[in-house]
Amino acid sequence: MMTMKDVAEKAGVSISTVSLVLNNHDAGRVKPQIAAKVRQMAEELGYKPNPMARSLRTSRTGILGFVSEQIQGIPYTSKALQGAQDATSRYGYIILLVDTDGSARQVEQTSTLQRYGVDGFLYSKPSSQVTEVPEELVHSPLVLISTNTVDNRFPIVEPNEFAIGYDATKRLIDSGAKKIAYIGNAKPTITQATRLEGYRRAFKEAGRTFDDRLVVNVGNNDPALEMVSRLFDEQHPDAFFCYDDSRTWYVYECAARRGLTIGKDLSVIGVGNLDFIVDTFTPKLTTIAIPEYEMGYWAACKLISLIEKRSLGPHPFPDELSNLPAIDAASPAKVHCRLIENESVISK
Amino acid sequence: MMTMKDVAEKAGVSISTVSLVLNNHDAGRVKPQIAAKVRQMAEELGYKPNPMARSLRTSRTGILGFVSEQIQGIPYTSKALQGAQDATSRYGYIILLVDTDGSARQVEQTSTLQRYGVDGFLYSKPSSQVTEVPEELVHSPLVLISTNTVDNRFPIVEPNEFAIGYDATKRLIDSGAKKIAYIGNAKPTITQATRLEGYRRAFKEAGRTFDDRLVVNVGNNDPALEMVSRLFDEQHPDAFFCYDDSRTWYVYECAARRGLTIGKDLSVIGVGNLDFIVDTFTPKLTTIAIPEYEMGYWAACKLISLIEKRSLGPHPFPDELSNLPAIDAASPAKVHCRLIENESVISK
DNA sequence: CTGAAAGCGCTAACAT
DNA sequence: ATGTTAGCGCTTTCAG
Repeated sequence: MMTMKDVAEKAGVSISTVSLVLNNHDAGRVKPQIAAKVRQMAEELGYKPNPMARSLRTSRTGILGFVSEQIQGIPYTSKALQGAQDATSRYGYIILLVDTDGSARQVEQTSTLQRYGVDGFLYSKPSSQVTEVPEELVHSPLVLISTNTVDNRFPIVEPNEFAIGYDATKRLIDSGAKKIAYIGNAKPTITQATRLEGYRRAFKEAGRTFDDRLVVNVGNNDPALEMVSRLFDEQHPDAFFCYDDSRTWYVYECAARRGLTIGKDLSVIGVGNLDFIVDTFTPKLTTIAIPEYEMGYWAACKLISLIEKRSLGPHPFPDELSNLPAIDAASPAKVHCRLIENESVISK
Repeated sequence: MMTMKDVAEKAGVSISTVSLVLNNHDAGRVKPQIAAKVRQMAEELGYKPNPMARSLRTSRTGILGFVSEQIQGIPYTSKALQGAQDATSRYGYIILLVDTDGSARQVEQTSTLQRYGVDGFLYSKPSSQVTEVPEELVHSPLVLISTNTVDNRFPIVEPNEFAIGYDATKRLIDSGAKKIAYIGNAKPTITQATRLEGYRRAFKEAGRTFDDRLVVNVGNNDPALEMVSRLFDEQHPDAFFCYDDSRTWYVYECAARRGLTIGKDLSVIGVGNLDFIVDTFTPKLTTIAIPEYEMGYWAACKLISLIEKRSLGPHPFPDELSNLPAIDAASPAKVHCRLIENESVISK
């Protein structure tokens, strides 16, 4: 590994000059020719700064801590992590990972991150429950991913559940469906309530009346399949909006048993990834995936803008994400996630 | 953050003494009482070493680089990452993440990791293809996860596909199934071949003759559902072993259309996570998940043992994993992954 | 047995 | 405009 010393010797200047130049602090301080030479030498030698040494002086590391609390075994956060990773590497940061089970070890692990001098935290918890932000995190810049918190102290990137419900329903309406059922979650989560709101709004805007016989909320221990079966037989819906992969599955199963073909006899839009997991789906099912990747990406951008105390500009996203809003704007409905700014109050 | 200086002052000794003691180099060098006092003070002050500063001297960081190449959007590695993370934090290491698309940026990102002074790499690529190990990685301790490589220079932790095929088939045989079909992959991957071997071996050991009419290999673009349908109607199998979630789905669909109930009329064991995704499965489906978590955990243990040049002992696993083999032993069939030692040849 | 001192690679205030 | 210098927190050799 080349050091500044090597560059300095090769360029025939002192280490401090090199430092000045390579950190772009040379404006009006170092003679342009010298600066150019230094830069060239650095390039030639393939010099890369040693982040450890740098952080020892500056206490800025270019490291972001990604803390995720996983529900046992469910790799919920993985796509958000990937998004965060992409954004992060784009801006020259890197991610230190802590995956915790929320136990006492979390504190320990988080403080480990702190010792490594992370510049800020991303905190992700796959829960629709309202939770508290771990105390250890609130002393650094922090952006939450998809976590409902009791206080509104930190920016949050979260799914736009209303938009999901609205969008799915509207698409079914636009496709010509007459009787659109909603297979929801019996547990009264915020997600459930908000999606249903979106569903109702789409109905309302289309001039249709809401019919609660078309809404079946099933739990995880209910005889769910039977409940959906009954809906089929009593209401004969021609379209379904499903809360998640499980619910989509029930509809699928019921349809198959009745010789009905999805995409022909029935339209189904489910939240989840079932069509992805079962990648050669015949017939066609439409799913709306929670935009985890985008949330991770966005959250990381927000965190970096917080750390560097500057706006990242209107287009911090790679091409595929270009339909995402600018980092500081409200999210349009067509993207199913949004940023809640919450002024970040860092208690030191 | 407390520093050694603080501890030294508080204990009334010099910094070097503190260093000696806290690194356990005090045997016969520091008076036991003094050592005790130092330790106590460190404890009281909550002193934690600064890894950055330490690595500046020792060039050991306690950081492991996790490099994963993702197929676009498939968060395949996430569980392996979680396993690695668990093992890693157990031994006081921490994971720096690089998630790459295999492009030119990979080199850049990997060298970023190198600058952060990672002690070693975990490399994971979700592919049954034979690939080369990225050149940038071979200069550090390296353990591969689930990656078939052209050369055998590095230790690999990989799924034991034979055991999966054998185990699934044997379980179906033991459950009393008469006609066990295999829905495989038309693409002739190593995975496919090895699983089929396991299937055949189980047949052989049970004294049954292999009947290739019961094997249907479907591709991703085939009229897969039709092919499985035909198998149903021509052979009337009473059990299925399925290559992955897609194939399991086909069986499920065909069964539903015929009014057959899995778990009653049919036994199905599929490789994958379908029963997990559709978490309230009715009726019961059995899946064998690729032990990604375990592979990650194991690989990290192996890597650490490589870095520290010591055996981690026979029980490096948490309780839930205690049925996994010792880090240096061959894997028994009951765990569906194995370690291939491959002497690690680090070219400096 | 303990402390002083050098130095890892880098930054930045201070001299020149 | 450039160089000198003093550390950041830690390890380790070498004197005492």
